[in-house]
Amino acid sequence: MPTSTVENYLKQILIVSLETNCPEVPMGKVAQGLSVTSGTATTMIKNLAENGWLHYYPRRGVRLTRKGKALAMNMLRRHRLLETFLVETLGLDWSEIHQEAEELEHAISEKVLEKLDEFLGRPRQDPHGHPIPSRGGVIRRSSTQSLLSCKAGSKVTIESITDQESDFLKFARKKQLFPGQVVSVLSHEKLADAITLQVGGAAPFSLGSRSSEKILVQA
Amino acid sequence: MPTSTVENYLKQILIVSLETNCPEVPMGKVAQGLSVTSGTATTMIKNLAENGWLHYYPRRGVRLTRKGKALAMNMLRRHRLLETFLVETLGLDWSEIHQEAEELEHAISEKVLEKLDEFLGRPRQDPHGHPIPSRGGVIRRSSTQSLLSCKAGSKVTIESITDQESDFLKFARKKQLFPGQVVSVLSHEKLADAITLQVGGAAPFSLGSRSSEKILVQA
DNA sequence: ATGAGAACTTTGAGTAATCAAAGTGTATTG
DNA sequence: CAATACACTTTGATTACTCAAAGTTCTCAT
Repeated sequence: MPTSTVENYLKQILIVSLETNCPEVPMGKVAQGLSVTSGTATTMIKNLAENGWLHYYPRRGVRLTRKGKALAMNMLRRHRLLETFLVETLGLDWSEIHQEAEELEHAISEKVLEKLDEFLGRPRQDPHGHPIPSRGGVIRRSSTQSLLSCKAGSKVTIESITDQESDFLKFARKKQLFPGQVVSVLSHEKLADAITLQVGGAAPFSLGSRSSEKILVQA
Repeated sequence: MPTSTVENYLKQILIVSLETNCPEVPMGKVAQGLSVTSGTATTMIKNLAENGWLHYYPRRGVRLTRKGKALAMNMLRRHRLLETFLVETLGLDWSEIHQEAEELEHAISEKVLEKLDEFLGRPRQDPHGHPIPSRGGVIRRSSTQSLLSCKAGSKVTIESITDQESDFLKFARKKQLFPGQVVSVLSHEKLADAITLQVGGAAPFSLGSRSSEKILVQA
């Protein structure tokens, strides 16, 4: 049985490879994403490679094996189902659920997970709009378009918010930026690094590129 | 923050001290209850004592401090609320919930626990009939009378089943032995070490002392 | 009171994960 | 083609557990 550390490493690698759309993940991203030193990551990765979770290409990066990807997908499923439960059933705020799910995902058994999925009505996405992998490890492809890439005058629907930071999520909710919301892009000033939006009838406001990149949309 | 190992040691000590009605718990019970060697228990206990979780009286036993008891009570609360959730909400069988809760109790935060308690309607007891400690660490005193101590001809109500073994619980359910059930004691043969019962209109059957000791009752 | 046995403690060693700091390889840029 | 800077790896030490086996203390029956 993999330890929860193993589970975390594999999940982190999967998340980066989905984000970058590239199966090979550099060591730096691994270490950074898990908040460990690069030396720690190297040691751990060599160990994971020896146990068949991933392929390790020294000084180049890492790539999940089939077995590693299956476990990582399962972790993502656990995480996102738990987040959904925490918001839908227990009524926690979406800004505080990430860390909670981060702990619980290692403790919940396959059996309880299945019951939970059933109880929740087999949701397809979590409260942040991220797709929930199926039991078999299949995941819906996320949008590749973020608010940052939208032209002035366009009208788009928010698919997901790709940030787990409590403060950013609180801000987003206040501005009505959450999955399903329709957003009008009033202006997009490339040089000023800013995009001006309007959601519903609320007052328009601006986002920088850092923030607008975190919001994935569909036309 | 205490590790989950610390939490387990303290909870185990509390459980034994509640069971035996004595605050001082011998090392043997600690080691046995946690399935570790006695040497491991000694080392760990000395460490717990240094950190103020308990008093350690070498070659005599161990006694929780106020701080240690508070944490242990909280663990019992977590465990029992989770068991209730697993049965009431997710519909798992009571014979399989103990191990599940054993894992989850270390991962659930105080905030989620509160929401869960509220969601469940602040239950007073878990599916096995054990009292759930309050947030402040107060617990209802359990019955001290087991089926074993019942005279022939008496009629009693089951309060709780003090065994987490899956097989025993499955058997108990099949025989309709669960909290709230009314049981008639048809005979009690001290020498044969057997007690004969009837539950509802079902056929009478017998239990040995080992088993009947595990069933706490009220007159 | 003594010697056997049970209950407990000590010792030495191992595992999984971590860090800091020193070392190595690679890429780029003048 | 150096020189430098960055990314990565190696090394040595630490923490929190764990076990097996050897050593100690206590209790109780003879």
